Amino acid sequence: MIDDTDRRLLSAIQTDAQLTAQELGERLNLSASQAGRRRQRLEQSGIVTGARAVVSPEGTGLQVQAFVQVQMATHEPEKVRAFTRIVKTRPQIVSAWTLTGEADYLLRVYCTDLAALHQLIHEVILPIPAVARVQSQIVMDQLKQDAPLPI
Amino acid sequence: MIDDTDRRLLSAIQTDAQLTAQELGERLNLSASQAGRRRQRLEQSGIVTGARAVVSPEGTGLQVQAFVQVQMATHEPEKVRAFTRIVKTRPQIVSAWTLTGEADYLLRVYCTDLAALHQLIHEVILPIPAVARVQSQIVMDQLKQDAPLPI
DNA sequence: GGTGAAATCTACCTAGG
DNA sequence: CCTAGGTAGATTTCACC
Repeated sequence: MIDDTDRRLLSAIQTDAQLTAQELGERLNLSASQAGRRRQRLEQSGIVTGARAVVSPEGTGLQVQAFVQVQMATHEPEKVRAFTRIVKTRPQIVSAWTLTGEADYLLRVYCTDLAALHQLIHEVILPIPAVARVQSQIVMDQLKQDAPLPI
Repeated sequence: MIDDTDRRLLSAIQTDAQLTAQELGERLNLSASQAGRRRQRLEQSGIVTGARAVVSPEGTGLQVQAFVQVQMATHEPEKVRAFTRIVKTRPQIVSAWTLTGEADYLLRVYCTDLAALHQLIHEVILPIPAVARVQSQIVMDQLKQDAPLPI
Protein backbone atom coordinates (compact mmCIF):
# COMPACT_ATOMS: atom_id res chain seq x y z
CA MET A 1 0.00 0.00 0.00
CA ILE A 2 2.47 2.60 1.20
CA ASP A 3 6.13 1.70 0.95
CA ASP A 4 9.31 3.14 2.35
CA THR A 5 9.77 5.49 -0.60
CA ASP A 6 6.30 6.87 0.03
CA ARG A 7 7.22 7.44 3.65
CA ARG A 8 10.32 9.36 2.69
CA LEU A 9 8.33 11.35 0.16
CA LEU A 10 5.76 12.24 2.83
CA SER A 11 8.52 13.39 5.18
CA ALA A 12 10.03 15.54 2.48
CA ILE A 13 6.84 17.31 1.44
CA GLN A 14 5.82 17.87 5.05
CA THR A 15 8.99 19.91 5.40
CA ASP A 16 8.69 21.61 2.03
CA ALA A 17 5.52 21.26 -0.01
CA GLN A 18 7.01 23.27 -2.85
CA LEU A 19 9.63 20.76 -3.88
CA THR A 20 9.31 20.06 -7.57
CA ALA A 21 8.91 16.52 -8.82
CA GLN A 22 12.47 16.76 -10.07
CA GLU A 23 13.87 17.73 -6.66
CA LEU A 24 11.80 15.04 -4.97
CA GLY A 25 13.15 12.51 -7.40
CA GLU A 26 16.72 13.50 -6.61
CA ARG A 27 16.14 12.98 -2.89
CA LEU A 28 14.39 9.66 -3.38
CA ASN A 29 16.54 8.31 -6.19
CA LEU A 30 13.61 8.36 -8.56
CA SER A 31 12.92 9.93 -11.89
CA ALA A 32 10.91 13.15 -11.82
CA SER A 33 7.95 11.44 -13.43
CA GLN A 34 7.88 8.66 -10.83
CA ALA A 35 8.23 11.11 -7.97
CA GLY A 36 5.41 13.23 -9.34
CA ARG A 37 3.23 10.19 -9.87
CA ARG A 38 3.76 8.99 -6.30
CA ARG A 39 2.92 12.39 -4.92
CA GLN A 40 -0.22 12.51 -7.03
CA ARG A 41 -1.26 9.04 -5.88
CA LEU A 42 -0.80 10.03 -2.23
CA GLU A 43 -2.95 13.10 -2.80
CA GLN A 44 -5.70 11.19 -4.56
CA SER A 45 -5.77 8.44 -1.94
CA GLY A 46 -6.41 11.03 0.76
CA ILE A 47 -3.17 10.48 2.64
CA VAL A 48 -2.01 13.96 1.66
CA THR A 49 -4.93 16.28 2.27
CA GLY A 50 -3.47 19.59 1.14
CA ALA A 51 -0.72 22.09 1.70
CA ARG A 52 -0.46 25.14 3.90
CA ALA A 53 1.77 28.14 3.79
CA VAL A 54 3.64 28.76 7.03
CA VAL A 55 3.33 32.35 8.19
CA SER A 56 5.60 33.85 10.81
CA PRO A 57 3.39 34.99 13.71
CA GLU A 58 5.91 37.65 14.73
CA GLY A 59 6.04 38.91 11.17
CA THR A 60 2.34 39.67 11.35
CA GLY A 61 2.40 41.25 14.79
CA LEU A 62 1.24 38.24 16.82
CA GLN A 63 3.58 38.42 19.79
CA VAL A 64 1.80 36.04 22.16
CA GLN A 65 1.05 32.37 21.70
CA ALA A 66 -0.71 30.41 24.40
CA PHE A 67 -2.45 27.17 25.22
CA VAL A 68 -5.73 27.48 27.07
CA GLN A 69 -7.16 24.54 28.94
CA VAL A 70 -10.90 24.64 29.46
CA GLN A 71 -12.91 22.55 31.90
CA MET A 72 -16.62 22.36 31.30
CA ALA A 73 -19.26 22.86 33.96
CA THR A 74 -21.75 20.79 32.03
CA HIS A 75 -21.91 18.51 29.03
CA GLU A 76 -25.44 19.45 28.01
CA PRO A 77 -25.39 19.29 24.21
CA GLU A 78 -26.91 22.73 23.76
CA LYS A 79 -24.46 24.49 26.05
CA VAL A 80 -21.53 22.61 24.59
CA ARG A 81 -22.63 23.68 21.12
CA ALA A 82 -22.59 27.32 22.19
CA PHE A 83 -19.02 26.82 23.33
CA THR A 84 -17.87 25.04 20.18
CA ARG A 85 -19.50 27.67 18.03
CA ILE A 86 -17.49 30.41 19.71
CA VAL A 87 -14.31 28.36 19.44
CA LYS A 88 -14.85 27.88 15.73
CA THR A 89 -15.70 31.53 15.18
CA ARG A 90 -12.93 33.31 17.07
CA PRO A 91 -9.98 33.77 14.76
CA GLN A 92 -7.48 33.96 17.63
CA ILE A 93 -8.27 30.33 18.43
CA VAL A 94 -6.43 28.50 15.66
CA SER A 95 -6.75 24.92 16.96
CA ALA A 96 -8.98 23.16 19.47
CA TRP A 97 -8.91 19.60 20.73
CA THR A 98 -11.07 17.50 23.01
CA LEU A 99 -8.87 15.69 25.49
CA THR A 100 -9.13 12.88 28.00
CA GLY A 101 -8.46 13.72 31.62
CA GLU A 102 -9.11 16.82 33.67
CA ALA A 103 -9.17 19.46 30.97
CA ASP A 104 -11.99 18.91 28.53
CA TYR A 105 -10.60 21.15 25.81
CA LEU A 106 -7.24 22.46 24.81
CA LEU A 107 -7.16 25.61 22.70
CA ARG A 108 -4.20 27.03 20.86
CA VAL A 109 -4.43 30.80 20.58
CA TYR A 110 -2.49 33.64 19.01
CA CYS A 111 -2.82 37.25 20.19
CA THR A 112 -1.14 40.53 19.46
CA ASP A 113 -0.19 41.04 23.12
CA LEU A 114 -0.88 39.94 26.66
CA ALA A 115 -3.78 42.34 27.01
CA ALA A 116 -5.50 40.77 24.03
CA LEU A 117 -5.01 37.30 25.49
CA HIS A 118 -6.38 38.46 28.81
CA GLN A 119 -9.37 39.96 27.07
CA LEU A 120 -10.01 36.79 25.06
CA ILE A 121 -10.04 34.70 28.21
CA HIS A 122 -12.03 37.00 30.46
CA GLU A 123 -14.45 38.52 28.00
CA VAL A 124 -14.97 35.68 25.56
CA ILE A 125 -14.20 32.28 27.01
CA LEU A 126 -15.00 32.60 30.71
CA PRO A 127 -18.44 34.15 30.14
CA ILE A 128 -19.56 31.09 28.17
CA PRO A 129 -22.11 29.34 30.45
CA ALA A 130 -20.73 25.85 29.86
CA VAL A 131 -17.23 26.85 30.94
CA ALA A 132 -16.25 26.11 34.53
CA ARG A 133 -12.54 26.81 34.63
CA VAL A 134 -9.86 28.14 32.36
CA GLN A 135 -6.11 27.87 32.66
CA SER A 136 -3.80 29.52 30.19
CA GLN A 137 -0.12 28.89 29.63
CA ILE A 138 1.90 31.19 27.47
CA VAL A 139 4.39 29.77 25.00
CA MET A 140 7.86 31.00 25.89
CA ASP A 141 9.87 29.03 23.40
CA GLN A 142 9.24 26.61 20.58
CA LEU A 143 11.72 23.75 20.80
CA LYS A 144 10.40 21.78 17.90
CA GLN A 145 7.79 22.76 15.42
CA ASP A 146 5.55 20.55 13.31
CA ALA A 147 8.11 17.92 12.50
CA PRO A 148 7.04 15.36 9.90
CA LEU A 149 4.79 12.62 11.26
CA PRO A 150 6.70 9.54 12.51
CA ILE A 151 5.91 7.26 9.59
CA MET B 1 4.09 47.63 4.97
CA ILE B 2 1.48 44.88 4.93
CA ASP B 3 -1.97 45.92 3.76
CA ASP B 4 -5.37 44.35 3.88
CA THR B 5 -4.88 42.58 0.56
CA ASP B 6 -1.73 40.98 1.93
CA ARG B 7 -3.69 39.81 4.96
CA ARG B 8 -6.32 38.19 2.80
CA LEU B 9 -3.62 36.61 0.68
CA LEU B 10 -1.96 35.19 3.79
CA SER B 11 -5.25 33.74 4.98
CA ALA B 12 -5.86 32.14 1.61
CA ILE B 13 -2.47 30.46 1.27
CA GLN B 14 -2.54 29.24 4.86
CA THR B 15 -5.63 27.27 3.92
CA ASP B 16 -4.32 26.19 0.52
CA ALA B 17 -0.71 26.80 -0.41
CA GLN B 18 -1.27 25.37 -3.87
CA LEU B 19 -3.53 28.11 -5.14
CA THR B 20 -2.20 29.41 -8.43
CA ALA B 21 -1.48 33.08 -8.88
CA GLN B 22 -4.53 33.19 -11.12
CA GLU B 23 -6.85 31.74 -8.46
CA LEU B 24 -5.36 34.01 -5.82
CA GLY B 25 -5.98 36.97 -8.08
CA GLU B 26 -9.61 36.01 -8.53
CA ARG B 27 -10.14 35.88 -4.76
CA LEU B 28 -8.36 39.16 -4.16
CA ASN B 29 -9.60 41.04 -7.21
CA LEU B 30 -6.09 41.33 -8.57
CA SER B 31 -4.40 40.27 -11.77
CA ALA B 32 -2.50 37.02 -11.65
CA SER B 33 0.77 38.87 -12.00
CA GLN B 34 0.05 41.13 -9.04
CA ALA B 35 -1.12 38.23 -6.89
CA GLY B 36 2.04 36.32 -7.72
CA ARG B 37 4.20 39.33 -7.02
CA ARG B 38 2.60 39.92 -3.62
CA ARG B 39 3.07 36.30 -2.67
CA GLN B 40 6.69 36.45 -3.76
CA ARG B 41 7.26 39.63 -1.77
CA LEU B 42 5.76 38.06 1.36
CA GLU B 43 8.05 35.07 0.91
CA GLN B 44 11.15 37.18 0.41
CA SER B 45 10.38 39.42 3.37
CA GLY B 46 10.26 36.36 5.63
CA ILE B 47 6.59 36.66 6.55
CA VAL B 48 5.86 33.46 4.66
CA THR B 49 8.52 30.98 5.67
CA GLY B 50 7.53 27.99 3.58
CA ALA B 51 4.81 25.49 2.85
CA ARG B 52 4.01 22.12 4.30
CA ALA B 53 1.99 19.23 3.00
CA VAL B 54 -0.73 18.09 5.38
CA VAL B 55 -0.65 14.35 5.91
CA SER B 56 -3.56 12.44 7.42
CA PRO B 57 -2.27 10.72 10.58
CA GLU B 58 -4.90 7.99 10.29
CA GLY B 59 -3.95 7.44 6.68
CA THR B 60 -0.45 6.54 7.80
CA GLY B 61 -1.46 4.34 10.71
CA LEU B 62 -1.04 6.88 13.50
CA GLN B 63 -4.15 6.20 15.55
CA VAL B 64 -3.22 8.06 18.74
CA GLN B 65 -2.48 11.72 19.21
CA ALA B 66 -1.67 13.10 22.61
CA PHE B 67 -0.34 16.08 24.49
CA VAL B 68 2.25 15.34 27.13
CA GLN B 69 2.98 17.85 29.86
CA VAL B 70 6.39 17.55 31.44
CA GLN B 71 7.55 19.07 34.70
CA MET B 72 11.25 19.27 35.27
CA ALA B 73 12.99 18.21 38.47
CA THR B 74 15.88 20.52 37.76
CA HIS B 75 16.87 23.31 35.45
CA GLU B 76 20.56 22.48 35.35
CA PRO B 77 21.65 23.35 31.81
CA GLU B 78 23.32 20.03 31.19
CA LYS B 79 20.35 17.92 32.28
CA VAL B 80 17.93 20.13 30.40
CA ARG B 81 20.04 19.70 27.28
CA ALA B 82 19.80 15.93 27.60
CA PHE B 83 16.03 16.32 27.68
CA THR B 84 15.81 18.67 24.73
CA ARG B 85 18.10 16.43 22.72
CA ILE B 86 15.75 13.49 23.18
CA VAL B 87 12.75 15.65 22.37
CA LYS B 88 14.33 16.78 19.14
CA THR B 89 15.42 13.28 18.20
CA ARG B 90 12.26 11.26 18.83
CA PRO B 91 10.14 11.34 15.70
CA GLN B 92 6.91 10.69 17.63
CA ILE B 93 7.32 14.08 19.27
CA VAL B 94 6.33 16.45 16.48
CA SER B 95 6.15 19.70 18.45
CA ALA B 96 7.50 20.91 21.78
CA TRP B 97 6.95 24.17 23.60
CA THR B 98 8.27 25.74 26.76
CA LEU B 99 5.38 27.12 28.76
CA THR B 100 4.80 29.40 31.70
CA GLY B 101 3.12 27.90 34.76
CA GLU B 102 3.23 24.47 36.29
CA ALA B 103 4.15 22.38 33.28
CA ASP B 104 7.55 23.29 31.95
CA TYR B 105 7.10 21.65 28.58
CA LEU B 106 4.22 20.64 26.40
CA LEU B 107 4.87 17.95 23.82
CA ARG B 108 2.62 16.97 20.96
CA VAL B 109 3.04 13.31 20.07
CA TYR B 110 1.72 10.86 17.50
CA CYS B 111 1.81 7.11 18.04
CA THR B 112 0.51 4.06 16.26
CA ASP B 113 -1.46 2.93 19.29
CA LEU B 114 -1.89 3.31 23.04
CA ALA B 115 0.85 0.82 23.78
CA ALA B 116 3.32 2.86 21.77
CA LEU B 117 2.31 6.01 23.64
CA HIS B 118 2.68 4.21 26.94
CA GLN B 119 6.09 2.98 25.90
CA LEU B 120 7.21 6.45 24.80
CA ILE B 121 6.24 7.92 28.15
CA HIS B 122 7.55 5.19 30.43
CA GLU B 123 10.62 4.07 28.57
CA VAL B 124 11.77 7.31 26.94
CA ILE B 125 10.50 10.41 28.70
CA LEU B 126 10.17 9.37 32.34
CA PRO B 127 13.68 7.87 32.55
CA ILE B 128 15.24 11.20 31.59
CA PRO B 129 16.96 12.42 34.80
CA ALA B 130 15.71 16.00 34.49
CA VAL B 131 12.07 14.90 34.29
CA ALA B 132 10.05 15.00 37.50
CA ARG B 133 6.49 14.37 36.37
CA VAL B 134 4.64 13.58 33.19
CA GLN B 135 0.97 13.89 32.44
CA SER B 136 -0.45 12.80 29.12
CA GLN B 137 -3.82 13.63 27.63
CA ILE B 138 -5.03 11.83 24.56
CA VAL B 139 -6.73 13.76 21.79
CA MET B 140 -10.28 12.47 21.36
CA ASP B 141 -11.50 14.94 18.78
CA GLN B 142 -10.14 17.82 16.77
CA LEU B 143 -12.65 20.66 16.78
CA LYS B 144 -10.59 23.10 14.81
CA GLN B 145 -7.32 22.53 13.06
CA ASP B 146 -4.64 25.04 12.15
CA ALA B 147 -6.90 27.85 11.14
CA PRO B 148 -5.18 30.81 9.49
CA LEU B 149 -3.52 33.20 11.93
CA PRO B 150 -5.78 36.05 13.10
CA ILE B 151 -4.24 38.79 11.03
C1' DG C 1 11.18 5.61 -17.15
C1' DG C 2 10.70 9.03 -20.84
C1' DT C 3 8.32 12.61 -23.83
C1' DG C 4 5.58 16.47 -25.21
C1' DA C 5 1.52 19.34 -24.75
C1' DA C 6 -0.64 22.31 -21.42
C1' DA C 7 -0.41 24.99 -17.47
C1' DT C 8 2.18 27.85 -14.37
C1' DC C 9 5.58 31.07 -12.83
C1' DT C 10 8.18 35.23 -13.22
C1' DA C 11 11.12 38.83 -15.23
C1' DC C 12 10.36 42.58 -18.08
C1' DC C 13 7.55 46.08 -20.16
C1' DT C 14 3.73 49.53 -20.45
C1' DA C 15 0.02 52.30 -18.47
C1' DG C 16 -2.20 55.00 -14.81
C1' DG C 17 -2.43 57.65 -10.43
C1' DC D 1 7.72 57.63 -8.44
C1' DC D 2 5.14 53.81 -7.07
C1' DT D 3 1.73 50.35 -7.94
C1' DA D 4 -1.26 47.57 -11.28
C1' DG D 5 -1.83 44.89 -15.52
C1' DG D 6 -0.09 42.46 -19.56
C1' DT D 7 3.19 39.48 -22.19
C1' DA D 8 6.68 36.06 -23.37
C1' DG D 9 10.34 32.93 -22.18
C1' DA D 10 11.53 29.44 -18.85
C1' DT D 11 9.97 25.96 -15.77
C1' DT D 12 6.91 22.44 -14.13
C1' DT D 13 3.31 19.20 -14.33
C1' DC D 14 0.88 15.24 -16.14
C1' DA D 15 -1.36 12.27 -19.58
C1' DC D 16 0.32 9.15 -22.74
C1' DC D 17 3.82 6.12 -24.77
